Amino acid sequence: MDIKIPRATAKRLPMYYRYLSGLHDAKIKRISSSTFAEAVQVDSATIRRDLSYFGALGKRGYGYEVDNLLDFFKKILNQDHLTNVALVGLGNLGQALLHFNFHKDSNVRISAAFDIHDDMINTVQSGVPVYDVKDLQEQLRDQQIEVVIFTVPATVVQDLCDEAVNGGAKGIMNFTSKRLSVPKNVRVQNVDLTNELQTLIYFIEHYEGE
Amino acid sequence: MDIKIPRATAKRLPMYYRYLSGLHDAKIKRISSSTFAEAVQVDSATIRRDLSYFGALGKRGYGYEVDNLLDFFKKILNQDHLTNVALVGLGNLGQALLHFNFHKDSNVRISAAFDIHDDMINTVQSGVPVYDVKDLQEQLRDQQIEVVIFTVPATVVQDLCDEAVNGGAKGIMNFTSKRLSVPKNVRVQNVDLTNELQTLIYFIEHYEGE
DNA sequence: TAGTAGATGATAATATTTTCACAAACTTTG
DNA sequence: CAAAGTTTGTGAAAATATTATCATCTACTA
Repeated sequence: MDIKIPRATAKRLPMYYRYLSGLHDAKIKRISSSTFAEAVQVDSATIRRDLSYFGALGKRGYGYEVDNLLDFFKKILNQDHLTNVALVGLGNLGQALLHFNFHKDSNVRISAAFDIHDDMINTVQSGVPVYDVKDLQEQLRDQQIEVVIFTVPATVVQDLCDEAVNGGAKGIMNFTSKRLSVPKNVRVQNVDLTNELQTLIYFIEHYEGE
Repeated sequence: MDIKIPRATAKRLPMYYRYLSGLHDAKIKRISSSTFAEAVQVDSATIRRDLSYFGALGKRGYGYEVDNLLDFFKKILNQDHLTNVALVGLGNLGQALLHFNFHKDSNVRISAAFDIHDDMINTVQSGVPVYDVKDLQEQLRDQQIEVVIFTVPATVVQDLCDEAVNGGAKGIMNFTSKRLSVPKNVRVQNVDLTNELQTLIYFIEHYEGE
């Protein structure tokens, strides 16, 4: 279970997991890499290679047993237990993420929110308690939350990130355009919507038809 | 200007552009690849390589002229003119994107929104007119909008996508977990928040300290 | 004006990722 | 039960991407 798999593979795992969940719900029992490939739009050889990093999960001449695979992925992706996540910044995007039901198709939920505005602090929004952002470090530590989502202005995100790290954060999801500096043992995932949109537009203009 | 650059490079361009804008605003006139590297957290050799695909933009022994580079990137990234974008689906995430000021650091703006609910249709939300989603194809064609953002339920996104493509869409930003089927000349950018979060958690658990 | 520090651009080396293609292993069918 | 038909797992090749190195050029100093 501690095999070092390529990063590119790791990034595809959640997609595989979700597709398998769908198959499971549809009571489909087996799946071949080629059918799989079509659904998730990844080459079938890539899928087979990805899966093979974890051992021989399929049967030749048959395919993959959906439930087997799913159970396996559940463990790999930590979906066999609940992961609590904190959300910092309840602006528009923060609010939207609060409503966004991560828990619907993953075993992740936002269990604490933080904001700077008095009218928010100590209320409960969408079932999630809102704390003063001043108490970020302390609350993360107390509640043993290791994953933090930042939807705050870019100007303050580095300071808050530092506090989160002091509070024990190991993973940061950063919606600002500022690149964060963190210790080596902390992982940052950047989600920059403006960048994504610009990249899309760039590809439209320069890679027509590929 | 029609040079074929690697995809990996293309994905970094918006980040470079944004950083350069910041330098420009701070009235900084020159920048070296090593300083650049530190700010955007990309190896300096990679930055030099990326930039050199477009020709010799820097001066040896000196660095890069910020304003030069910025002008260059403006053209490359289509930031020298406004790009109008449509937003389909005004749920929580859609509303948040409507408020999200893409235009603040890019020359992109949402100029039309679409929803299925009567109480939304024909209103103006955050300065953007809201149309009936039934008229998606027609409106895209009339308004010559080529980029569409989908924040709708996964169950309906493929149908809407087909209509958008019929309406002339060339780029799709897809916030659902469904992988879209589109003609080869249409580009899809998937932004799957649940996946990103799961990937982050996976890396925390399995790649500690790298 | 000569010497030096500092920086690019280009090339080479390395690393990572994807794809091809096929033997081996399994299922299904008659 | 044997033959036919599938589909995996994987070695090898190809394609992409990153990093290292260095000759060469610029700016600056004295």
